[in-house]
Amino acid sequence: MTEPTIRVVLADDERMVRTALRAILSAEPDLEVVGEAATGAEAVSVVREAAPDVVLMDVRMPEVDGIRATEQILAGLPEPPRIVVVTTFENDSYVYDALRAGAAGFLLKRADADALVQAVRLVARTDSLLFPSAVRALATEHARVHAAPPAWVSGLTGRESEVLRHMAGGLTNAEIARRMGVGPATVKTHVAAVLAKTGTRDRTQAVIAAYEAGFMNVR
Amino acid sequence: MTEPTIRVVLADDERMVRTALRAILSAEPDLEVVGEAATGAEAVSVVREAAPDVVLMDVRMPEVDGIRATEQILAGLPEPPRIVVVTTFENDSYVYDALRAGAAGFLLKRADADALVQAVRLVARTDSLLFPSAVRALATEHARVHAAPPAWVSGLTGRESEVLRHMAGGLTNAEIARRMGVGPATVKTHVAAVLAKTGTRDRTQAVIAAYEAGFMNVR
DNA sequence: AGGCCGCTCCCCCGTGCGGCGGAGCGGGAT
DNA sequence: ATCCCGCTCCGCCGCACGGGGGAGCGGCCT
Repeated sequence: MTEPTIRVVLADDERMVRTALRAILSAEPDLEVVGEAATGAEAVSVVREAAPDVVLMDVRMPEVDGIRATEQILAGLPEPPRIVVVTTFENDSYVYDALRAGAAGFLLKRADADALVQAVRLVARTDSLLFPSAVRALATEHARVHAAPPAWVSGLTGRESEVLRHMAGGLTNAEIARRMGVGPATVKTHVAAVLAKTGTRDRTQAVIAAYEAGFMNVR
Repeated sequence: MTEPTIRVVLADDERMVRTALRAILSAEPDLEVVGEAATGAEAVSVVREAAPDVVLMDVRMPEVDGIRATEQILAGLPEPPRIVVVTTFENDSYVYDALRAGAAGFLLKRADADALVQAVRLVARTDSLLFPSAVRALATEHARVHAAPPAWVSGLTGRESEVLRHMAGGLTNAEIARRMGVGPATVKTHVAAVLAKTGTRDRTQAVIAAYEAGFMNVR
């Protein structure tokens, strides 16, 4: 099984990291590091020239971060390389952004040399371990569901949030009053405040806003 | 770099597939097929005895399908193997179920031998290419968002669905009437029908029901 | 020919809701 | 000591809403 050489570009703002990665990958006869970049912008141009098969892309980089660089590379080239995004921590929210941007894989820096090499080989040859398409669909959806909450969310007082939650539970003002142990007039006041702060005109629109804002997904 | 042998179990109801997989994997010195199973139930017991590092699990199998077998294996063993779910088609909805069940990877049957071998090696050594945790979170969320729609959805007439959609857009009856080019009385009739069919008492609850049912995610 | 159903529209009635303005109270900040 | 703010309530008003009726029309099925 004679394989063609896999051409790799490294994008990381730390020279030491690049050196380490180069050392690891160069030890493999079938892998060749054909370029390095220290910024996202640099990565885009280096990739354009070197036409690699795989890019190891750090998320945190000056000028243009790894996510945007990934987007630009995938958008700008007819046959873009497979991009593996590299980061330090697992619970990084960049994960989702990276996948949505079209990254083929996601690698931890604490991964050992062996895993790294095999990940590169794998993404270079196939897209069938965890379809990017499927993962991207999931990530897109995640973004839709967990969209950035509007400003009004933080503007609500404790009581107002409580009332809004009950409104979104389908309760009438009287029911909310009973549940909260206050008078109906008080609830009306809170409702009015919620409508004002959410910029809505009636409880239905307020509930819609709550859902759209992901207000109901919290906690 | 002397590696310990990677122990693999094959679970597929077609003998030919198992044979083919065995042939491919056995050609690699660092891989060893230590068991085969033709059903999901068999897979669970074989895995329990053979204690493999990796399981290649077909989704469609008699008795217990690959998804449930995956769940049972992961739930029942203190140090479960990494499970790669194998299927034929990409747009298979099993993808999400498999990931939610805790599969470490997802492989297409049309993947070539090389990709297969490397996928096995990769999942055996690391979990850092596309964290299962991240992917599982996404899959779980996907399931939550795309939950099975209630029966009433199919019971709504075309006009009623239209009205509900407008209700969930925050419109009043009069506005809906204008947008639909009908009289307000007609809208009221449709609204009444929607409330009856959704089992809700006012438009707010109906809108909530629409959101909860994923009615707003369709198209 | 008759029946069912979806769509259209009508009237009446009670009420939950939202807008408006006002008020008292306690706590934290300045 | 003063002010602001969150929470608690009050009355009044107009209206959109929802419930309960009924009715005509066209299409589909039998």
